[in-house]
Amino acid sequence: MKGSCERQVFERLRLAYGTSGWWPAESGFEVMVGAVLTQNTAWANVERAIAELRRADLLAPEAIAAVGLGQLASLIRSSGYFNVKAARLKALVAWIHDSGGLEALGRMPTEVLRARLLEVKGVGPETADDILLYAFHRPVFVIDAYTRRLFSRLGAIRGNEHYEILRRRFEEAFPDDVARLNEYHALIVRHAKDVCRSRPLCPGCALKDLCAVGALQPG
DNA sequence: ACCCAGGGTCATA
DNA sequence: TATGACCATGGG
Repeated sequence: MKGSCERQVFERLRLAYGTSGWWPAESGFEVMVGAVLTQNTAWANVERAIAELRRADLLAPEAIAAVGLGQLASLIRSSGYFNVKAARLKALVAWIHDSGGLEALGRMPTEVLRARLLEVKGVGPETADDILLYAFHRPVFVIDAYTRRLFSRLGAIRGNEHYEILRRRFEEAFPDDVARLNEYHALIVRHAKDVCRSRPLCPGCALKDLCAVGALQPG
């Protein structure tokens, strides 16, 4: 077996799908907004909400800070949990302001920035890592439900490991490699949407032979 | 009608 | 530490 399981799957997906060019956004702040809005929500619903925010010229921290909470909630209605998410966007832009702005945040070391992100109400581990990787271009990996499901099926993990345990595994497979960590998460999401949605061993799956072998060893 | 989607918080045992 | 309730829209 050549290389770690994490590296094998990456190589297989990359050959199958090529480059994805994530995250779909026109600015770092738009990445941050999308990361909050997509929490437990289909991306198509988030796209409409972001389009509404763009139409209202609200894709800037100061603009979100200035708009009314109810107004904000109604604009992001399509993304679901709109009352919760409106409050989370408010908390996010308040945090940006209190931190001295996006430029100041961009100068912080990754571990400091991560710890500060996790203090924001509504920003958990996955949202924080989305923001670190795709808005601030830091070498972290995003563990989502797709990643757990895929690697569980491959036999490489149990699936219920703690977030930080899994994150460390992927980051150690591609240390300080922002480009590959970026592409990897994008590929996993793309693959999940493409074929292996509800069952293993789907025909045409890029990982079919890995599934057929039965299991990949952890590590 | 039911299930799920690019989670997180809070209360409870 | 680890479940459970809650948040809510839209597509399959």
